[in-house]
Amino acid sequence: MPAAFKTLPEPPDLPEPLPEPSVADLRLEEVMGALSSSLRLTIVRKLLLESEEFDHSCHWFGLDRPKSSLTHHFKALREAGVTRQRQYGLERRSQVRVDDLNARFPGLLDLVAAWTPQP
Amino acid sequence: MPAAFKTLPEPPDLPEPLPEPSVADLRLEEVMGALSSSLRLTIVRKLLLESEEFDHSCHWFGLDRPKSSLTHHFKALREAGVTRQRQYGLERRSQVRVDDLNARFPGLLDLVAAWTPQP
DNA sequence: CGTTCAGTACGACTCCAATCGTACTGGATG
DNA sequence: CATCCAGTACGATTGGAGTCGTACTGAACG
Repeated sequence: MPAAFKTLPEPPDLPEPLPEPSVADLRLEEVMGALSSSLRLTIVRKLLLESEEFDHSCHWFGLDRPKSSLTHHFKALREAGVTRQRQYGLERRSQVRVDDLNARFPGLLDLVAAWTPQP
Repeated sequence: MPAAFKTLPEPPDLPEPLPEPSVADLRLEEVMGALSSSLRLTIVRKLLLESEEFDHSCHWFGLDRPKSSLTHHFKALREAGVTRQRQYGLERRSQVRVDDLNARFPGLLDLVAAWTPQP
């Protein structure tokens, strides 16, 4: 049974999510591909383990990369169905699609949470 | 708890495995990357579910690709640590490193076994 | 309404993976 | 030893992903 990662309460009046694959369209190849980089594993793991808000703008992650690179990776995660993104004014915030991923790929997120980056 | 995939009895006098990463060196990024293609998911899934021998030469899989392409993919799986390969005379046979993967990434192989290719 | 700022769009560049044809290797077999 | 055959090695090609600079957009805010 996959661990139930803490999902913080949804604020009301959420902006609509950006385009994303439906649960039925999630494909293991795509998800695996999105998680085959240490940068993206870092992003997803941090969301799983350190979220103190419902969702997080990419600034929160403290990643030392140019903005255009971050756009690229957050988009890759969303298009694979790993994360959901919502636009709040200027900010675009991400959360992990915990329920959807646990439903389709039980145990996958546990692997990400247990992952540790290479020193 | 990961499912215990049936591991057939090891014949005696096995040829030495080809070079492969040790259990401690298995990296989730690499394994995910190796499993981010439907062809390679097909290979690993078939080994998990349909093995009627200890290990299998690439001919057994019935993949309709040129030989040099198959070499490429079997090597990718071995170098990521997903499979182990042994040379039997002319044949090079593959098996999934079930125990190693279950130890380091419990549940991962269940995802592969549950995967079904896109029609 | 002008400024600020998060993030995008676009494009250039680089690099690697995938694909596959052809030639080769080296055990197996007679 | 000659042949056969599984699979490799090598190299060419292609496409896609990663990286990032620069210009742009559009909401927020005074």
